[in-house]
Amino acid sequence: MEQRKLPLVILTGPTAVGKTRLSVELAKRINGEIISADSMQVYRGMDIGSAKVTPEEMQGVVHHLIDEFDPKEEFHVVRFQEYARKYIHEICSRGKIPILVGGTGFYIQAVLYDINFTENGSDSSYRESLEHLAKTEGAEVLHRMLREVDPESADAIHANNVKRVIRALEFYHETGQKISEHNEAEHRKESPYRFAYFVLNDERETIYRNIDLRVDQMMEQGLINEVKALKEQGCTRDMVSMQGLGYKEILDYLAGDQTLEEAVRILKRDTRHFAKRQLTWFRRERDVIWVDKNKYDYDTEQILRVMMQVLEVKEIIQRRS
RNA sequence: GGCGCGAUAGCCAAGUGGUAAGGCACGGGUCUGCAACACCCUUAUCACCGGUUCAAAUCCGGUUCGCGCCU
Repeated sequence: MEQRKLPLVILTGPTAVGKTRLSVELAKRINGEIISADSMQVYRGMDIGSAKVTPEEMQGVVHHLIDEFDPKEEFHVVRFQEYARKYIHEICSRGKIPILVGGTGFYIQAVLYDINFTENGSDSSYRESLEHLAKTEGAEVLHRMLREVDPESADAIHANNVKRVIRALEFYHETGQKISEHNEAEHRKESPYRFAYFVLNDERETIYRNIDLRVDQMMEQGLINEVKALKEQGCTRDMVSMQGLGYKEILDYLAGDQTLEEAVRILKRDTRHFAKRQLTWFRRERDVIWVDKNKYDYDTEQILRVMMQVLEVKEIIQRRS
C-alpha cells in the first residue's frame, strides 16, 4: 500500500538561496522533471523580476509551470494544484521523478497534502458585497459577522485582515460549513505522496546580501524595460501578476509615484521581508528537512550527496548498488 | 579662547514640570481560492554629574561630545 504512493521531491527555501541551480543538478541525477512552485514564474514575459530559470540554466531538464500563463490571467493555488497534480502523474507515468521547486509555500502545501479547496461557483457577487461593506462600514463589522457564524475563525483571524475574514465568510456562505472546521480536518490529512521536503537555507545575513545583489542585477538586466513592456501590453497594478515583487515597485516608479532610487530601496526591503516570511512558513511545516548551505561549506556536491541519501532511505529513488 | 544651538531606542523623530507619541529597520508570528498577497506582535526611562520640586526628558548649574559663528 505504502509503495503505491507516487514519489515526490520538494525543494524550496527563501528567495535567492540558490534553489534553481541546485534543482537542475538534482533533476539530472535522479532523472527528474521540475514542476515550478512559484506564483510568478508561471507568467510569460515576467523573466527578470521573477528571477526565472533561463533555458540555458535548465540544461535540458524538463520544466513545467513556467511561462504557462498570461500575466493578465489570474493564477492561484487551486489552479496550481490542479496543474501540478496533473504533471506529477504524467511525470511518474514516464518513469521519472517529479521535483517541486519554488518558494511559494502555500502552493507546495496545497499539492503535498492534497488540500481540498471546495469548489465555488462563479458568484463573485457575495464577495463583492462584502468588500463593499468593508469599505463603507469598516473591517470590524465584517469581523463581527464572522464571529456570529464561526467564532473560532473570528478568534484566529485578526479583524484587520479583511481578505481572510471575507474568505471565511464566503466559505460559510457557500458551504454552510465553518472554515475553521474544514481547515482543521484538512490539516490532519496525510500526504498522498512518498515525499522528501527539502528546505534549502543559509545564514540570514547571506540571504539578505544576495537579495540586494540580485535586485541590482535585475536593474542592470533591464527590469524597467520588462515592466514597461508589460504595462504597454495592458498589465495594471491590480492584477495578481503585477503584485509580484519587482513589478509593483517599478510600476509605481513608472507611474511617477516614486523615484527610481526609492523604488529600488523598497524592492530590496520588501524582498528581505518576503524571505523572512518564507522562513517562518517553512519552520512550522511538518516533515521538512532543512539543508543549511553553510553547514555543508557551500559545497554543492556534498549537499547533493546528502539529499540523495535521504531519497534512498525514503525509497523515493532506488538504492545505488 | 568666547558666544549660540543641539544631545530622546539601530535610524528618523514628537514631547518644554506629572511619570516617554509615531514611523522605519531588526526579530518573532498568522496563513487551507488573490499567498512575491493580506495581517498581527515586539524595542528606551530621555549624553553624564549635581541641584530645585511632592513630581524633571522637560527648570537651574557644571562636564563631555557635535554643529555654527566670533576673536
